[in-house]
Amino acid sequence: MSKAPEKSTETPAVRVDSTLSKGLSILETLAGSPKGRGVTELSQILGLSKSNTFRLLRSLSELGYVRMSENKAYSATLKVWQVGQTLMDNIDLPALCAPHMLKLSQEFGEAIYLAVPEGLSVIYIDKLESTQPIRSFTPKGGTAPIHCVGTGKAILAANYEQLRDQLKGNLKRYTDNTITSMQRMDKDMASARANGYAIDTAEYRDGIYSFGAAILMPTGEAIAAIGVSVPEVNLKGNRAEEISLAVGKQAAEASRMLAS
Amino acid sequence: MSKAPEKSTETPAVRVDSTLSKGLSILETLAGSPKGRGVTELSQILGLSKSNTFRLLRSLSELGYVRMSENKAYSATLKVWQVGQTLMDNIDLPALCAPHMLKLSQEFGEAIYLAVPEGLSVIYIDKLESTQPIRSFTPKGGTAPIHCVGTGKAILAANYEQLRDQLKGNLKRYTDNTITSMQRMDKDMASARANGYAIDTAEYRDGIYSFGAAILMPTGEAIAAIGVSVPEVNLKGNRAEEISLAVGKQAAEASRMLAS
DNA sequence: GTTAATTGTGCCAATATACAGTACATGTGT
DNA sequence: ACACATGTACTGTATATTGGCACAATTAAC
Repeated sequence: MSKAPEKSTETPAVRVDSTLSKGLSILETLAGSPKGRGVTELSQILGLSKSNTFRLLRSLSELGYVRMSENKAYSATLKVWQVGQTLMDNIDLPALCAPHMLKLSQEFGEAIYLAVPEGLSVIYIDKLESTQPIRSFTPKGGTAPIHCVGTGKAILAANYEQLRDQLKGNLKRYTDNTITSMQRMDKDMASARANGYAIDTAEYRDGIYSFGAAILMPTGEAIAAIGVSVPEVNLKGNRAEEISLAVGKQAAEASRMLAS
Repeated sequence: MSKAPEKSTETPAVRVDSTLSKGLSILETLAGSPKGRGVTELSQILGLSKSNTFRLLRSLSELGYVRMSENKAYSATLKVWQVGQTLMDNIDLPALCAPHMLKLSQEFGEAIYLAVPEGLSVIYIDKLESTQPIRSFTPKGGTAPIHCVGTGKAILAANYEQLRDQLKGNLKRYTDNTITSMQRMDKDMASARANGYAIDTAEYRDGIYSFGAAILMPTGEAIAAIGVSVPEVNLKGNRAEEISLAVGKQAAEASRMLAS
């Protein structure tokens, strides 16, 4: 029983440093164990020898990833979380989305935005100018209310559970089309979620439509949105639908990039 | 300053599995590198041989922690983040805080609460009953507005930047003492932050004072708060101050436990 | 356009490293 | 009091990891 009973049938099986692999497994397991786990317990779960497990745990402790509580139970420290956090903080959203935004820009020639949520607003962190003579003018760094622009609504739809409560009573009207009732908003968000994109029918600025789709974490949480802003006069035929679908597709691809 | 090239003179130096250590270093470095890094670059940064670095990167890729972009640059995937996230989700706050809550309970005999933020409210996820004949009655699972109870105010103070905007116009009055102006709230929060605890002077329920202090992540963000709820009649002499300091101390200790 | 310098990647032999097994000490439950 | 299970320490051996070198493919220099 020196080797695995069933030898893997096909894979040329890239050699994976076993210590690293085992150590990470331990970390993963521990991350999912609120009460911590003992050496023996862990060794059984992972199918490792007790001494091996112990050694790995000691190394991880030394490196600060694992701690031993009074009760001799090992549990993961917040260091993994911190690393994950700096990873999140260092995600270069503009770089990640640039190719997808560019594609949209080339396809439609309209202004393309990249927005992140901030409370009940969105902040535009990147923008490609419209090539059309008629321009909309929200500058990079500008903000907009989350409930009435394409990017905002896309984010709102994805994180609706979390945001709905705060939204109540804050549906400020900007144009005749602004959605100001929670009932209508609920329906709008439901369809946005179903479609994978959100539409602002001149709900923020008169005559300006916008289409947005969210960049989603693996958990489903939206961390940003891509949007296309279009003067109403430029929307002939089924242009609106074309743009909506294209935005949805590009955002989905960007999300896939994120998750890898 | 990671490890001295010359053999370390004093430390008995617990043997640390080097592969694991190196692999985690790579992960940490990559997490802080938005654009990704090349093999050679990484090997220089970490002082490893190129082949070693390459092998580790390949292993990490195989394990799903690292990806190689088209441009031959390796970057970390969101897997670390996911692990960190499940870690966060699995933190057993009641267990973590139990000893500290118990200490407070024994010391003062009043009702002790453990609360987590939820939008502009707090939810009480754990509670130790008062031993006094006079009881306050918020049950476990109950909620309270964040701006007028001890636990809530403690959390609010810590996360003020993030929450202040949403708070505007939502400072609902519950008692004569409820703080309803943002100016007063700003000052109150500033002093709460300075003190390390927050005081509710019967701002939610008439005759009920409460004292709260936040459980903080290493980043300074509050994820919960411990609180003591006390009928005004039980506050003689400098009892209020005693309780405040004790709550602050216990919460700080719980935060230290969190961070390890 | 040719050279020169870097890059990522594959290979291999040497040895340092991580491994299993065993032993012991402490603690837990019966 | 016992037996049992747990965390920890030790040690010799074999295996897995390592550094050095070589190669291919880009990229930079000229």
